[in-house]
Parts: sequence; structure tokens; C-alpha cells
Amino acid sequence: MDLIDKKILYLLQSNARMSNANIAREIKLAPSVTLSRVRKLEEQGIITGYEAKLNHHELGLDMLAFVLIQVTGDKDIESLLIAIPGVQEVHNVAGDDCYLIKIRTRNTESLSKLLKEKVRGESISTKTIIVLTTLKETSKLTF
Amino acid sequence: MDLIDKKILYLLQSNARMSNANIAREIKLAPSVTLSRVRKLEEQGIITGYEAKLNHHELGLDMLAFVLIQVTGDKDIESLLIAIPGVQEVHNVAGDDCYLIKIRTRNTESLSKLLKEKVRGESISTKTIIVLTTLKETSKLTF
DNA sequence: AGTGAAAAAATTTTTAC
DNA sequence: GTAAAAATTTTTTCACT
Repeated sequence: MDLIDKKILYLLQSNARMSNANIAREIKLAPSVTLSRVRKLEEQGIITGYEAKLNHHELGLDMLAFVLIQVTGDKDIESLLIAIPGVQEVHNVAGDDCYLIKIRTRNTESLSKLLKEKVRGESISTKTIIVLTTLKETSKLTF
Repeated sequence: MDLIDKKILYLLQSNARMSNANIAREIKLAPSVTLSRVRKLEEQGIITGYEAKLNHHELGLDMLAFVLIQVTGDKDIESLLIAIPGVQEVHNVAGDDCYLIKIRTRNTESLSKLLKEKVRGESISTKTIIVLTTLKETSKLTF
């Protein structure tokens, strides 16, 4: 990983569909070398994938919430949480056997229905944090 | 937005660098029509961008935390939070004038330093949720 | 909104340095 | 490691249904 690789990662984080030729122009290297560097970053697992980002509002998903879920040690809630449509993130967090999930739904009603039907039965307690507005949301890493 | 558009969005969410020719093959339409559909989805703002996903561990960013920040009504902390390197998300959440940020750092030390230097001075209180393990993390939307 | 073909551009592969 | 050239594939445009 040198400075050129870091430049490539920066470019692909900004626009994953940038053509290899354009990346080559930006980093001032031949297209063939550029391509082999990108392939190497993929093979090494430094680049793990490329995702299109969609507009939630346009797709009718206006509700975003984070939910802290407390469970007893013996409950296996993980596979259940992961499988819920709308759940974008599932984290195991420190303290009190807690999970933190990030969930996107159509509205408050669909969120409440989902929590009631799929989560409450498996947990001791849930604490829901409703997002009013999002000011920044990216998976970009600065390093 | 018909079923074909939804299929395109599904494919590009899974692999943003999939070639137009391959998308065309998957949805069984001519490349020219496929391209115009993708362009339309971009122009309509349904596709907002394409991001490469990187391996945090490989880049030395092993720490992930969510921080709830309580501020007084008159403080403008938003632009400050957005500008912090490592802050991937900033949300304004319901209740108690709170912000929720998602932040990635090298270790606990760099997290604590960052909170002390950049956040604490501007806020009434902070509550940090440390992530131990991440079981799911995607921006993919199901609709 | 779709097809198919042709032109332009990009990618992959080979080759040599 | 680098660069250049050839072969292949993809992207893009256009005339037409």
C-alpha cells in the first residue's frame, strides 16, 4: 500500500463506477498497471465490494431508526436480526448484552409493527432512537 | 419504476462496477436500453452514487463507536461534527436536542482523544456506545 | 420503450523493456 | 516494476420498429 494505492481507494470511494482509463489518468499511470493495482486491492481484500447508493426517500423509505436491544446471554437473536428486511446494520456492543441495529422502514407504523412482531419477543428491552434528519451518511474512510 | 428498474437497482447495489453489458444480459434487454435506464435512474436521483467498500481492519481502523451527543439549542455543532475525519454518519435524533454520530478510529485512544478535543467542549453530555463486533453492515435497500 | 448494427472507447492480454 | 501494442469486449450513438 503506497500513496498511489491510497489515491485509487480515494477515487473508487468517491465513484465506484469510474472507468479504469479515468483512474489511470488521475494517478498518471498506464491503464494496464492501474488495472493490476485495482485487482490486487480487490484480491487482498482491501476493497471488499462496490455498492450503488440509493435515495431512500424516492423509494418510500422515510423512516430511519437505531434500536438498542438487550437480550439474555442464552438467546440467539443474531441470525434473526440479520434476516429482517430493512435492517442495514447489526452490531454487538459493549455492556448489558446489547445489540445496536440500524433500520430503515416506510414509516413509524411499519417500524413499530416490525419491532413488535420480530424483536420484542426475543429481547428483554428495546430502546428506539428515531432519526429526524441525516446530515452525513457515507461509508467512506479517510486514512 | 417497473420491475426491470428494480432488478437494475438490485444488481448495482450488489456490484456497482458491473458492466452495462452484463446488466443487459441479466435483465435480458439490449445494452442500449439498459444504459438509458441506468442513466434515467441516475438523473432522477434514485441512484445517488457509487461507493467502493473498504476493509477497515486492513486499513488499521479497528474501532467503531456510536456517540450520542446532547447540545443546547443555540449551539451549531453540525458543521463541526461533519468535518471530523472518521465520522461516517451524523444524525439529528428525536428528544433532548441530541445528535447521533457513527465514528471509526484507529483505537480507543484515538477515539477518546477525538471526543475530548473536538466534541466535549461543544456539548452538554456525550454517551459512547462501543462496538465489539459487527454482524451486518450494508447500505443496501430492500423494497 | 424496444431492437440491432456500427462507431468510438475501454478493457484485457500479450509483448518487450 | 514499467510501457506500448494487439485482440477482445464494452459503451455509445443512430436509424428504425
